[in-house]
Formats: sequence, C-alpha cells, structure tokens
Amino acid sequence: MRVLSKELKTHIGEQVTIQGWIHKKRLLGGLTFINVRDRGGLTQVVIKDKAEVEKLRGLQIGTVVEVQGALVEEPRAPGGAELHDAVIIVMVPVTEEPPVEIDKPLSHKSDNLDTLFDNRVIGLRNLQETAIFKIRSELTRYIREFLYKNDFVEINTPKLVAGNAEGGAEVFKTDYFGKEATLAQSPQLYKQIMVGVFERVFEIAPAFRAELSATTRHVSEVTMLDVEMGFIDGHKDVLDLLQNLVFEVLTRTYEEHGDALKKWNAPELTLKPEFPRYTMAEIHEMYSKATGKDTTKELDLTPDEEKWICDYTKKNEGCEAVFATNLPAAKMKFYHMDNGDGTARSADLLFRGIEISTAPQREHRYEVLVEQMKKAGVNPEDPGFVHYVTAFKHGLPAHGGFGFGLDRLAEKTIGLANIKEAILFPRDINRLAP
RNA sequence: GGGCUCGUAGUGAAGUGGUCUAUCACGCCUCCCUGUCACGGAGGAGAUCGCCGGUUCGAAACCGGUCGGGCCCGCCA
Repeated sequence: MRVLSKELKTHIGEQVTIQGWIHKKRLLGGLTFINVRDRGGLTQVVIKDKAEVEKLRGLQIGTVVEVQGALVEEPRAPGGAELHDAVIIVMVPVTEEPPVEIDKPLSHKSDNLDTLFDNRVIGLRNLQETAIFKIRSELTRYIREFLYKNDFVEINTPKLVAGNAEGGAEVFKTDYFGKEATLAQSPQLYKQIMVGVFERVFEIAPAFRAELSATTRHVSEVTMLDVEMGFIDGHKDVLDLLQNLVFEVLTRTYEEHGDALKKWNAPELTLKPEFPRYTMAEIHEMYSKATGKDTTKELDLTPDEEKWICDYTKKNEGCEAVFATNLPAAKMKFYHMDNGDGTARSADLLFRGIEISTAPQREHRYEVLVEQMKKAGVNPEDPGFVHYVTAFKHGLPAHGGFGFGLDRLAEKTIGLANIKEAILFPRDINRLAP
C-alpha cells in the first residue's frame, strides 16, 4: 500500500511503500538523504547501504521511484518521520539534467520571467512555485463554497460565439466552418440570460482578450469569475455580495495558508468586513488634492490613482479593498443601468492597487435596453444579440453581477508583481507556448 | 500603437575600450564526508558575451541595424 508524505505520522513503526519523484539528494559519505516528492509534499529517506545509493548513480532529479522501508519517528526529519533501511525501485529513470532547479526559489525578476515560463513544465515542480497554485486552487474553492452557500448555480457558457459579444474589448476572430466566430471575451450575455432560469448563477472560465497590452496586469487568456444575481433591491445588493465574497475568501486564505503566504512574503491582510466606497469623482478629487496631479477630467482611474486610493484606505480606514462607484456614463456598456446623472450604476473593486472586479447593475427593462443598444451602435437583430434580447422580452427581473479577475486576485493575494506569475501557462502578446 | 530599457555557460549574476585565454554562485561530473534539510570540502567539464555590420592597433563593452525579451503609458479586466 502506498503511503503519502502527508500521512507519515499515522504509519510510524510500520513497513511502508512510498512513490514519487526524486526531489533532492544529499550525500554525506556513509549516509545519504533523499527527498521524495509526492502530491502531498516531501518524504525524507535515509540510506546507509551503499548499494542502494548506487542504484541512483547517473539518475537526475525527477526520477520516479518507489521506496520501501521502515517508517520511524525522527524529530530531526522534516515532518517528524523518515524512512529507514530503504530499498529503492526505479520506476522511471531520468538521465537528463533539469533545466531549472526545483529545490531553491526561482527568479521572478521581470527580466527573467521569459526564462521562467520557457522552463515552466519543470519549474512548476519547484515547491515555491507549487505554493502559488495551491493557494490559487484554494481561492477558487472558497469562492465556489461561498457561492454555493448563497444558492448560486454554477454554469458553463460557450466560448465560441457569434459576432462581437459586448463591445469594448478587442476580440480574437477565428474560422468556424467557413463562418467567422469570435472567442468569448466574457460570458456577459449568457449569464444574464441564465438569470431568467436560475436567478443566481456563476461561472469560472477563461475569457479571451485581444488587446495589444503589454503590462504586468494583462494577459490574452484570463480566468474570470462571473456572477449574476436576479431580484436585487438596488445596486447595493451587488456590491454587498462582492464585498462579502472577497472578505470571506481572503480571510479564509490567510487563516488556512499562512505558511505558504509567508514563503512568498505576502503582505499582511488589512481588511474590514465593510469596504470603503467612494464615487470615482470623489477619488479623482482626493487624488488631485493629495498629489497635485489633476485627474478630474479622466473618465477612468489612472493606474497611479488605483494604487493611491488603496494605500489611502489601507492607512486611513484599515482596508486595502475599496469600491470606486458611479463610473462615468460616457464609458458605460449598453447593458449597464444609467443613473441619468452622467454616471452609470457601476463600480470597480480595487484591491492592493489594481482593479479586480467591475460590478454593475444591469438594465433589465426591455425597451430601455434596446434603446441603449441602438445608441451604442449594436443591432438587437444581430445573430450575436437577438437571443439575448429575447430573454428580456420574456421577463428578466432587476439584476446585477460582476466579472472578477481570478488571476489578478491570486497575484495580489500572494503579493506577486506580475499577473503571469499566478498563471500556470500564461498567454500574452508574445507567448503561445508552453 | 507610443516611450524607455535589457540580452554574458543549464540557471542567476559580475565585468562599460587592452590586465578577458571572460569572473562568481547554484546546478552537472569525479573524489572525501554518518544527521543533512539552500549540507560542507577538494578538483573538473561547460559560453563562438543574441545575431549582422561598423568604429578602433584592439570590442562582451562604443555606434548602426536586426532578432528576442522586459517596464511604463494607452487600450482593457
């Protein structure tokens, strides 16, 4: 029976078998330490028999082995137990030296990210890298648990879609049996349609963005959390949902994965259950006053303003997550609800200096929606939109939701400098492999 | 798309005109080492200094081009 590294404590005194990858060899003459990596972590094997060590001569890190031995309690060993009198069986020999080291942290300097991603296949075996994606997996789990608890249904919507789904972002076009299809830049229209079915839905899926952006916060394939909720009693319900989700997910992550976060020198979490809310106009004003740089004419927050307001609320209100509300109507999408005063019923959630979510109330009134579509130059009869408006014609309640950048959340939670570091195999304007 | 930057063994770095026949650390190979855990010690292999051209008696270094990256702005999530 195979025993995993995380189960060692419950098998002390037994003859056990472990399987995994050679992670590190330390030869001390008459004594050799070998760390074997499996899905739970590392197991230390102690070998005194020279013949057993010789079996590994010429074999590199990454060799897949089975090791049989006696599991003994040993306070000096990591995990408090180690394997003695080991017999090694090589299952998959590896003679090729790994291109990167896996037992020491890899360089994440921006100049070296290209090498990091070129060697991603092996680099991800580095436990420091693994920690990123374990945390990311847990973030995703906590999000799901929060949403299930709040009666949301998880859905999957098409990623191959007709026409330009919602305007705004650049789309990838592709051949679709002789017709033109685009890769979905968001599940926006479908998740609204699904409000008419389930009231509360969410999806975690890739979205494709073809902007020629080359920054630390953009990739061309992004993992989005999309949430949509019907029967809301105003925009506040949407913001509260998003706030409660982020508060719970981050609090749990910091409680349950403090060690891994410490490995990455993640900043302390400074969060309150109620996130500060400022209108965008207020933030422009505060920022302009504080820095002397006039941004009051800007339609959006500048990257510097996003950093500034998060620092400001962290210092003055004890919360590094903050809402920027009442986004300007001039930048409004046709499916947003217009406040009628030059602003839209939409808000951005900023966390640690970056926008991680946009949370608008939708325009659910059929006639108003069609009007707004026409104003935006979108034809409601178009094959990409005709089914969308049908849902409204047959009754959608007041609703709202948010798109949420999961990659950015993982990046900022861990305190990484570039969104790509939080993505297994990132896609950007220069990278399509691995 | 605009601006600014960077490119030296498998990896990370040092070297800004001659002392470079290119330095260091990790990794790799050989040997020593019985409690390592970023083990330690001795030795060794490994780089046409991204590529092309130019300036110069002399170029890893200076100039031009080119290819490949990065950062910021814009766009966007």
